[in-house]
Amino acid sequence: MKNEPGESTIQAWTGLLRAQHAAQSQVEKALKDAGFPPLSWYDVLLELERGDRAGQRPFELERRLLLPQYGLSRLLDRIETAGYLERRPCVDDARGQLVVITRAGRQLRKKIWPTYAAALNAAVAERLNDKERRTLGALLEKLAG
Amino acid sequence: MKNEPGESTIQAWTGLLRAQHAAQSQVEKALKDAGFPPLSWYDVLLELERGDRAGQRPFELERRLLLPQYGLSRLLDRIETAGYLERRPCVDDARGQLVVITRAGRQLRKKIWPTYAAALNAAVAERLNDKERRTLGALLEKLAG
DNA sequence: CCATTTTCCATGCATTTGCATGTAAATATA
DNA sequence: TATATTTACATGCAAATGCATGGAAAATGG
Repeated sequence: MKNEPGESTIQAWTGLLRAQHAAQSQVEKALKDAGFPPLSWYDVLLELERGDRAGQRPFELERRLLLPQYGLSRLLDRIETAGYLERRPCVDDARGQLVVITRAGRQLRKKIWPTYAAALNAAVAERLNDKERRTLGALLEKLAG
Repeated sequence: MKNEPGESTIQAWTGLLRAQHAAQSQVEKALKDAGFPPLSWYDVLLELERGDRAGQRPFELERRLLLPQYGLSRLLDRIETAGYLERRPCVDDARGQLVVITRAGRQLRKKIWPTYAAALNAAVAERLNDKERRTLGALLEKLAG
């Protein structure tokens, strides 16, 4: 059971950490500089707009957004306090709740998007061509699997 | 200046976030389950072993490890308190200090490696073949650049 | 030299995260 | 149907992080 990781493994691993750090911090900085909340808020709001039905359950969001249960609970607290979502009692399941985006929430998400989009282009699209991006996306998806 | 990010950009971006999250949390979990400190401790210790015997300056570590200044300062506090490094006054520059790994620090790093290595293999090498890993590494490096 | 600016590192304070646990409702089991 | 288990979510408390600032030494430049 020795099996030292090879050079290519190390290279992929360090590249992953470095690239993620570079890209994410660029995007977060762009948002902050524009006076917007962190990316996680955007993710939540977008996800809430997607489900588009009566709202979504926290445990669903938890899985989609890859957040720990307590992390999501408090993230929702903050976004709710800021007025961008509402928590409503859940009819079918009295333990649970339905999280619904508010009008202000939709507006905020919409307002953030141009900044986010520009940052994404700067961080990704300007560094890799389309073919490279597709290759990268496919490989990363295998990793994330 | 519209320029919506294309599908491939989004794919690469979300893949990056998801893959990094998956890989890193696997590795961190492996370390924690084995009773070891977080990955950042390993990074610091390894970096300290790399440099010449005299030790390294915090501002150098800061750049290599991609940590904010205050983050590193406190990380060093914790590792020092645990006995794995020492901070010595710096002769050439009285503002600064030399961070030196201790004997216990070297031992710890060595002890961690097998766990880290195995986790790395599980997270990366078992999911991508060598060619894929190299391609991925190269693309990520362009992103991180 | 002296004054100003920059570099190096630490730290108080607020926010966020992690961990463990609590509560209540649903579900499974006997 | 009474009891045990699991699921959904919240929260107290400790640790880590982010932000702003502080102090002290070096570098800059009159």
